[in-house]
Amino acid sequence: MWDSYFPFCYSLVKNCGKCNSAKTKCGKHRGHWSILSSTTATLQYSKRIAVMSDIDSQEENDEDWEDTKWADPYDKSPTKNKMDAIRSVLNVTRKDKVNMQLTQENQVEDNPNLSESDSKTRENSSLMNRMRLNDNKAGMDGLDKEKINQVILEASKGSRFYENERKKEQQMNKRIEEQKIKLQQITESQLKQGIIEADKLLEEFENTRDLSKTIVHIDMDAFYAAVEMKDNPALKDKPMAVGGMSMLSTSNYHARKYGVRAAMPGFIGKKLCPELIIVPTHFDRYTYISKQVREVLAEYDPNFSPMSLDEAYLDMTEHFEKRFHLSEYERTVVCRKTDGCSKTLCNCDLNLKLKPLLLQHELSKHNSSLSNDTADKTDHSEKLSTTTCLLCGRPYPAYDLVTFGMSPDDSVNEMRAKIEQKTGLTASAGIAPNTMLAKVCSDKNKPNGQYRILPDRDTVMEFITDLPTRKISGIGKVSETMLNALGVYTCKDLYEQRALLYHLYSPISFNYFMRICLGIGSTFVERDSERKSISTERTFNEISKPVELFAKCEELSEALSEDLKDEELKGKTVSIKIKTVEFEVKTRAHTLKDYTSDSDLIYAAAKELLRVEIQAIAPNPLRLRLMGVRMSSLLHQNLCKKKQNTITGFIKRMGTVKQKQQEYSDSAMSESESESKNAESIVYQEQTLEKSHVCVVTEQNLKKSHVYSSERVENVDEPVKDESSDSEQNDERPIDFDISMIRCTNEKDLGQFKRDDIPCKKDDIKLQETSTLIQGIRENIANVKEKGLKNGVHESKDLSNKSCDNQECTTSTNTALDSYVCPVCQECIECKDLTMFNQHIDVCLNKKVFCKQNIEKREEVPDEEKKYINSKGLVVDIDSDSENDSEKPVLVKTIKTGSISQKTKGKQSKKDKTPSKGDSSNIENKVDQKLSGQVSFPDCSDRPCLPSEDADSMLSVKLSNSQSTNDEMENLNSSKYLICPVCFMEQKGCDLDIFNEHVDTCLSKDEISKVVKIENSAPLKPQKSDKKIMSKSQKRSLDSPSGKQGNKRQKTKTDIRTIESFFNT
DNA sequence: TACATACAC
DNA sequence: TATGGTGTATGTA
Ligand SMILES: Nc1ccn([C@H]2C[C@H](O)[C@@H](COP(=O)(O)OP(=O)(O)OP(=O)(O)O)O2)c(=O)n1
Ligand SMILES: [Mg+2]
Ligand SMILES: [Mg+2]
Repeated sequence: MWDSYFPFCYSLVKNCGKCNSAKTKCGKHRGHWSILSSTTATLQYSKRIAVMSDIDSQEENDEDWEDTKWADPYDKSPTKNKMDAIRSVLNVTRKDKVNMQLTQENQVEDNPNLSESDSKTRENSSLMNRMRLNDNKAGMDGLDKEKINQVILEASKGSRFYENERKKEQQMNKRIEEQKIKLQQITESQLKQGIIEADKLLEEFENTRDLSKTIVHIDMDAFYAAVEMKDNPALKDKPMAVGGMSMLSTSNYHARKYGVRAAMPGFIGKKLCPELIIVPTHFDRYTYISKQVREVLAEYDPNFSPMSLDEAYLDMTEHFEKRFHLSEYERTVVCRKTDGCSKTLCNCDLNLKLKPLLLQHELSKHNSSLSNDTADKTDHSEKLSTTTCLLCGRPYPAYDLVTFGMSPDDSVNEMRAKIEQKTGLTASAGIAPNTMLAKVCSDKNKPNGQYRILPDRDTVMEFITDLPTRKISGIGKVSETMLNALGVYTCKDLYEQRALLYHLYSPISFNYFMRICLGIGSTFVERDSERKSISTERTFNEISKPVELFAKCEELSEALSEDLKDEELKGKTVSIKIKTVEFEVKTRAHTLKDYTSDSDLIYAAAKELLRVEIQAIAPNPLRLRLMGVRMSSLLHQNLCKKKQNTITGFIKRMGTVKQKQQEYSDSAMSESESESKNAESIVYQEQTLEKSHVCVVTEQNLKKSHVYSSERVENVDEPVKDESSDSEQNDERPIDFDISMIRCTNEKDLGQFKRDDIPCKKDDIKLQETSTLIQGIRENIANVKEKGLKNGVHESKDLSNKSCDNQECTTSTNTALDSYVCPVCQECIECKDLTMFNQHIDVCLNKKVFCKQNIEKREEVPDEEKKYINSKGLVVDIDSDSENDSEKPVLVKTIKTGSISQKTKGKQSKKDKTPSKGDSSNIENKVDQKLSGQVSFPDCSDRPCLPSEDADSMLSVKLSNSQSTNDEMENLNSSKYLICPVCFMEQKGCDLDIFNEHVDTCLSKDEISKVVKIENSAPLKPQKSDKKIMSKSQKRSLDSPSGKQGNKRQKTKTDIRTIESFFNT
């Protein structure tokens, strides 16, 4: 039959192409690239199709096929028979496309002079593929690519960089050739088997498809560039980029029209666009703005997962459920009528400063009218100015009140509006049932747009079908090219060529592709796992003298050592990276006997590695343009310590945890900066609980009380960058603030918060006449009055705080009042004297006590509501907070943290640049929403979990979520208890000694059992409810090609080491 | 464990 | 004149 199609074809290969093993698929070499002779490529591809046809015609005899054939996911009609399904694979157009491509590539190979070109050679410039403009970026459609590539070519031709790129291009071409050979060697029966295996896997994926989550990916538009434009509005209408003449970090959308983009050298950008303005980076600014953005994100998903300074994933499923209960007030955003900063008007965050006042204003009017006290009413209005900012003293700008609806689109629009109001920058978002799709969506309507894929299988499939594979995160230029060589351009093609992919790629990659073509991705947003390596590298003008090379090496080793110490890490494997002036990169590694962070030891290892390299090419000099030093096989010392201590660490962590809850749930706390967290968390150790809140407040207040000045913009909320020494200038200064300051003991102290010195205008609140906001506010007030602080209101953060404040203060406003800004809730409070103001502060502080209310109380609520309450029960992963864990005394740690801004330039600079992993705002609460707020395990749906590891790393504390319970916490002190982080049993009373003893006992048990398990090499255990059945060893299902299995395995390893060292030390 | 490669931002 | 820095994952040996 085969011969009847292609009588001239080679006989089918029956053995493994790699090792010639008799097996058609030797296992070891599955997924290996092998060489395909170009002259047979076209033929071979036709053969593959013939093979498919062969299957087609053989179907009657193929029982296996009959049994395992899974309905074509791209088949709209479920009753369509399998023959049609197979025919759909034989896409004629695609076949032609492939043949064409292979033909062209043959020509390329046949003609060495064309070796740097590919199939598009004759239409495009002769610039090699890997150097062509990468227009897979928003804002780069409709460009004259040909012209741009010509410019790139002319700017690059002949350079060392260019020559090295050519070398790499050739290597890639070789890989493609190898792939073709492998393709040729695939036999008829292998293909059949491939389809069967693929369909099995696809069916499993399909069965576990989860459309129940709403995942949002949010990404700032032209982030660095946008920050620079905000800081210097003169750049706004000009093409600009951030970086230098050597390299650009990003460009604004204006510049993208010229082809100027991230990762392009500045001098090429200039050639593409002579008017291009290139501004240097200000990482401290990006970090600062990033934190502001994250504060908004946390309102929607406190457990969001930042991927870099400018983007994050959120699971908004829960928010959408809660949103139904939100009042109009809570769904309203105060939006400036004009964008940009003003010299004369208030630039504060109106939603933080003004919006609560609007409500309070309404509330006080309501109070007054109820009491028929018109005098009071007038008086009150005077104090509650909604025209002048109490913080900066400037008039508020004109604003609109925009109320958002209930739908996911509305919510995300609201979130983006809040970001824009808070930062002055726009973001784009994707809304989809999983992270993979959400990521694609966020790019679709960029900039300043959003796109949603409804959680419906057909919608998902329709979206994915014609989507170019390159759009999927994880498929880059090389993968795209390799897939193109197989005729795979779109996600649908991944399905159609699944039999080939099965044979040509590793199980991991194949699995990844199959998930993509089904539109399936991860439905979990996970916190970052522990870092696995840390490094520092630098590009410099050529160095070739050994002395200088060693000096550079020592410098880098010292810097790395500093970084390791800063993060309380030690490591065992030292690697160096060198890049020659020819751009050739090498890495060399050496594993030490012991973990270290010692600069001398690191240098000794690095130096030796370098020495060998120098010697290897002697007598020629080793001419380098870059050197780097890396440490891996890390030991996380803080984790280790955590196990050694018990109660102090525990209490401390609870403090940290609680603080984070506050930070993310209390909008009034939202301006705190993550650098401060370390200091905060440590202070808890030796403070009473109340005092630890004072500490939080203090730091918070410090941020607020800073008045930064700028020549370019005026905004009291934000630090201003220091042009001269960006990296040394740190935003976070207020570390050494005196805690006692928060307690206002006299008028002088109070001056910081007291705001009656600011002239308050008469009541002329600027609510839009037609706005329904007033009604919303009134409804809320009614709720407060009638139902106490219960239904409908209790989910409101701002409102509930407000309600509390009012109870404390505004109900006794008959006498002359002064306005103060509460350092805890950040609200403007009217009090007749300091005692009252202090009372208010006390109440606010008490709201944040970390002991939770009795759980029984909650379980009385009806099921419907219980679900909601359960979802609010917060499970905190102490492990994730471990970076704050330290044995050091408070003072030491505080000073250490506080000295960050004085650290070496290199160090600070790196910290700024480190996007996500080193960012302390990543160290957030781990909330598992699936487990009714009890014990949380990490997302193991895709990954096996060691039971012992769970118990080890998931010391969890059950706490109330302050977001949901601020107002329920009024009487907290009456019934509090502690929950053992090990056994999770309630321990009545708050006697820390008793509790300490209990935890000690539990910890001992835990450690012993862990050791036993490790020694037994406990098998990996899949997560209970969400386990996925996968064929072969393909237990991966996250969005990256990898899933996280490797990650997990690593983590287990790390933990074992940690435990070992626990016993060693 | 060592090294190279791909990828993201 | 001039093509970055940090980190992760994977495949292979
Ligand atoms: N190769 C790169 C890519 C990005 N970045 C930095 C600068 C970007 O501003 C920031 C965010 O990256 P994005 O990919 O999100 O790009 P932008 O935000 O600049 O543009 P947009 O998201 O609008 O496409 O990361 C970088 O330094 N180097
Ligand atoms: Mg972006
Ligand atoms: Mg981004």
